[in-house]
Amino acid sequence: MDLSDNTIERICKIFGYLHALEKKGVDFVSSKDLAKMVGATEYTIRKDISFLGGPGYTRKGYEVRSFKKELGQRFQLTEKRKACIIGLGRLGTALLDYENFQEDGFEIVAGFDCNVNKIERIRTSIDVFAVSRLAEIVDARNIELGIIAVPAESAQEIADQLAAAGVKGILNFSPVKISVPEGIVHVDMDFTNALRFIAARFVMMKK
Amino acid sequence: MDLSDNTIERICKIFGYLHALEKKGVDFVSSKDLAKMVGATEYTIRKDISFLGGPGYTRKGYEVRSFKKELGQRFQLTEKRKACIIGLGRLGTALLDYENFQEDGFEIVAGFDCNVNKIERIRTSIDVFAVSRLAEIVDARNIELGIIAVPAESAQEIADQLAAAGVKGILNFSPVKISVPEGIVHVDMDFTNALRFIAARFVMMKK
DNA sequence: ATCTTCTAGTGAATTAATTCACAAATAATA
DNA sequence: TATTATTTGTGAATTAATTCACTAGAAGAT
Ligand SMILES: NC(=O)c1ccc[n+]([C@@H]2O[C@H](COP(=O)([O-])OP(=O)(O)OC[C@H]3O[C@@H](n4cnc5c(N)ncnc54)[C@H](O)[C@@H]3O)[C@@H](O)[C@H]2O)c1
Ligand SMILES: NC(=O)c1ccc[n+]([C@@H]2O[C@H](COP(=O)([O-])OP(=O)(O)OC[C@H]3O[C@@H](n4cnc5c(N)ncnc54)[C@H](O)[C@@H]3O)[C@@H](O)[C@H]2O)c1
Repeated sequence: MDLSDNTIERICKIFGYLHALEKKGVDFVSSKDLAKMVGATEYTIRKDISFLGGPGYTRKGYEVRSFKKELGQRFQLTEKRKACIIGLGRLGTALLDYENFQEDGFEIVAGFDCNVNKIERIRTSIDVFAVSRLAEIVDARNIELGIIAVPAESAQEIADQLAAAGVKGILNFSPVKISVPEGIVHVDMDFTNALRFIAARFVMMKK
Repeated sequence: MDLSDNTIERICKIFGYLHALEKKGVDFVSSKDLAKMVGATEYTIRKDISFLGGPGYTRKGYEVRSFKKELGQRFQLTEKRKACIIGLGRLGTALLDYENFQEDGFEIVAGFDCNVNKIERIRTSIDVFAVSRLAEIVDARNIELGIIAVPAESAQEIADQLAAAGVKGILNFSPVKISVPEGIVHVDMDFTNALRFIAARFVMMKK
C-alpha cells in the first residue's frame, strides 16, 4: 500500500501534534481533535489512520503515546536524522541555531558556505566548512538531508552537489524550483509563493 | 467558478515563473514547459488555464507578458501589498531585509516585537515598533498581510491581534497551527514538518 | 441492568482532480 | 502549395480523494 502525499503530510502533522500532546501529558485523542489540528475532516483522518492499521479505542480515541511511537517507527521519525545547511547568510544562520530541529528529531551537523571569510566569522556551536568539502563531510558524517539556503542562482548547482554526495532528501528555501534525480525527495519552500497564494486566495474569496 | 487550492497554488507558481521568463526576455511558453516548472502535467496546466480563459496560441503557447499581466490583474498580484512582521528574532530579522519580497510585489512596511530594547538595537531601513502598537499601525498603513515569527507560545495570541487589527492574510512561521476567523486566509509554514515529510516520504519509497 | 452517547472502522457513494483523446489551428518545412 | 509537426482547448473517461452511512463496542448516565 502506498500512501498519497496528502496522507503523508497529514500524518506528519499528526505526529507533531501527538508530540505536543505527549508533553502536555494527554493520554487519548480523538479523530475529531486530530482533524481540527491538521485541517481535515474526521473521516479523512480515520481513513488515513486505517491505512496504518492504527489501534483506536471506542469512545476514547487513540492512545497518544503508543500511537506516536508506532508512527515514529513506521516512518522512522524518532531516530535522529542528520542534516546540513548550505548557504550561511541571514536565513541559513537563523536555521543553524534553531534548537527546535533538535527536539523534533533532526540534527544539524554541518554548515557550508563558499565565502571563507564568513565561515571564520560565524559564531555557532555547529561545525562550518567551505562548500568545497561538501561531499567529503556528507559522507563522513552520514548526512541524510540537505537544506539549501543559497541565492537562487546557485541553488540548482548545490542541489546537484548534494545529490552527488548522496543525501536522500533536500529542503530548498531558494525561490527556484530545483530538479533532483529520481529517488531523492525534495520540497521547495518558497515564501513569496506562499504570500502570493494568500493574496490570490483572498481575492478569489471575494467573488 | 471557484478554483481549487491546488489550482491557485499552481497558478501562483506559474506567475512566478512567468515573471522570471519576462526578465529573461522570453516571449512564449508552452503548457509543457510550465508543467515542468510547477511539477504537474501539461494537461493539468491547460485545464487550470482554461478556467481562466487564458489565450494560448497554437503551436506557440502562451504569450509571457500578456499572460502574466492577465494573471496579475485577475489575482491582484501586481499591485504592491503591504505586509508586516511580528517577532524580530533570528528569522524575523532575516525576513525583514529580504529584498526579493519587494520585487515580487510585497512590501514589508513594519516590524513588531515585544522586546523594546531589541527594537532600539535593530538596524534596518524598515520601521519597527512595540507590538502594543500593532493595531494602530496596521490601520494607519493599510497593512493587509501579517507574518508571524514569534515563538510558538505567542503565535495564536498574535494571530488574534492581527485578525482584530484587520489584516486579510497571515503567514505563520511558528510551529503551531493557528486558527483564524472565517474570511482570513492563512498558511502555516512549518519547517520541521517539511523535514518530516521528506523523511517519511523516503522511508515510504523504499517499500 | 438498561439506555444513551460517543467514537472507531470501513464499504459504498460521492465528489474532485487528473489524464486521455482528439479536433482545430497554425508555424515550419519540403 | 501541400505536408508535417506542434500545441492549445476541452468533453469524456479515468483515477483519486473525500465524505457518507452505518455497524460495533464501550463508557457513562439513569
Ligand atoms: N532572508 C530571507 O528572509 C529569505 C526569505 C525567503 C527566501 N530566502 C532565500 O533563501 C536563500 C538565502 O537567503 P539569504 O537572505 O540568507 O541570503 P544571503 O545572501 O544572506 O546568504 C546567502 C549565503 O549563501 C552563500 N553562497 C552563495 N553562493 C554559494 C554557493 N555556491 N555555495 C555555498 N554558499 C554560497 C553566500 O556566501 C551567503 O553567505 C536565497 O535563495 C533567498 O532567496 C531568504
Ligand atoms: N530560527 C529559525 O530558523 C526558525 C526555523 C523554523 C521556525 N522558526 C520559528 O519562527 C519563530 C521565530 O523563531 P526565531 O528563531 O526567530 O526566534 P527568536 O527567539 O530568535 O525570536 C523571537 C522574537 O519574537 C519576540 N517575541 C516574543 N513574544 C512576542 C510577542 N508576544 N509579541 C511580539 N514579539 C514577541 C522576541 O522578543 C524575539 O525577538 C518561532 O516560532 C520558531 O519556532 C524559526
